[in-house]
Amino acid sequence: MGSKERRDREREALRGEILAAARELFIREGYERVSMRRIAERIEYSPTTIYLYFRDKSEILDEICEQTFARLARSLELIEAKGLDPLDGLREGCQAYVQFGLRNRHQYRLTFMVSSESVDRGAESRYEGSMGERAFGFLERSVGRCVEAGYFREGEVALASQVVWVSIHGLTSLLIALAEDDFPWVEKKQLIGETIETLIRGLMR
Amino acid sequence: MGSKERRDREREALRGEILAAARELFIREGYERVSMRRIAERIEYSPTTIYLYFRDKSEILDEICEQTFARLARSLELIEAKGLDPLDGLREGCQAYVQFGLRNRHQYRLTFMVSSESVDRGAESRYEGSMGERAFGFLERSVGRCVEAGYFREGEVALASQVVWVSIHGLTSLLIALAEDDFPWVEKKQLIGETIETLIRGLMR
DNA sequence: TCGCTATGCTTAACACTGTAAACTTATTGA
DNA sequence: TCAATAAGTTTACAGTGTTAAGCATAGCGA
Repeated sequence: MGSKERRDREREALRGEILAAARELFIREGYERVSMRRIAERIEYSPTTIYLYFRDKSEILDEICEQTFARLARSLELIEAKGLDPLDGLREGCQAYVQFGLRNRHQYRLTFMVSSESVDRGAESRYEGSMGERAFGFLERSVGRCVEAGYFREGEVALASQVVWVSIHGLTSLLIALAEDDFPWVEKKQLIGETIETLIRGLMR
Repeated sequence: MGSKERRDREREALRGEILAAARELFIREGYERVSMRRIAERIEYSPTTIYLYFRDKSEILDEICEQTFARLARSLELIEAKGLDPLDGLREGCQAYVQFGLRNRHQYRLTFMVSSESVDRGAESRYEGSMGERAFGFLERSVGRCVEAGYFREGEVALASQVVWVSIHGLTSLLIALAEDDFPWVEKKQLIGETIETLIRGLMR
């Protein structure tokens, strides 16, 4: 009878609880500062129980990051669906990207700001099929449309897209890493706007 | 008599040994993966001896980073001294910055790629008087000359400089964080060149 | 030359960390 | 009812950064 199904449901529920507890703690205090024991305490299970649901600590993080970046991908695709002028679409996408990063700083940092060596996990690329790929896909299509519409100079779309990404990422990550009293930033909104506009001007034909 | 001086010299020598050992290990394996005990083993002293010379582990790192960035600052100032055309000076400076980051990835990462919250050390800004400030100074002067020479549109030099910095930093840090098999990068040299040129075109009048 | 004191270093210990293995308890299907 | 399986806990290991206490010795004044 349905007892197997019930147990599967319960398993899934506990897994979800672990994820929720971990997410909340990671966001509030940052990955490195949260121990398995504290996550366990939160859900009122013993620390090692978590290992029945996740291979290790970083697997919890991976899953949280994927969920989070799925939200980014969706919101970018929503912008795409608006069918804006290609240039405005790109602008709005860049803005959304930066805002997303600033609002999810811990997860952003852990995905793009830690050396790949320091977390050398499974050899498999991890990029293919990831939410990061979906998000970058938006950028490539967006830049592609700008070329087709005659705004941007012709050439490799992949190259131009990567130029945009690295720059926007730099903006996002530095705003995350260097607090206002660690560096004499100009006004944040102005910096974001100007970076995006400079980039667009630089790609124009 | 000179015994005090000799002891001071010896103290300084051991301090230097600690720094040298730590630097080598940090560069080879990364900060987090190197323990105080391993540094101690390397210089053949007990782990706690290190605490007689440095407040904690991160103070060792800070000092190494400052030394490293002093080299960057010097090489940028060397470019400046060549008295190139402002545009070429900026180009060369940006290239030097990226190459420096790629060659000193661990130190670059630890200075600009870890959240300021995750290492919340002494409230004092740490930026003023740092080598980072000296390096950014080069950029501001360089951009300033481009404006004066009529290449760049007028406006806040600080703003334009920060646009350049965040972009170049993004390029550097992503190349550090995402290995070639984590992301389908275009050819590295091309990406670096194109990012710099896009930036310059975007700032032109 | 003696004893003292300050210096430099080490040993032992604390409070953590992520994780593996062994053990216990509850639930299930036959 | 009995064996098998699953779920969760206890215990333990090997490591971390760091502090406190202890010890040897070099240099000093007397």
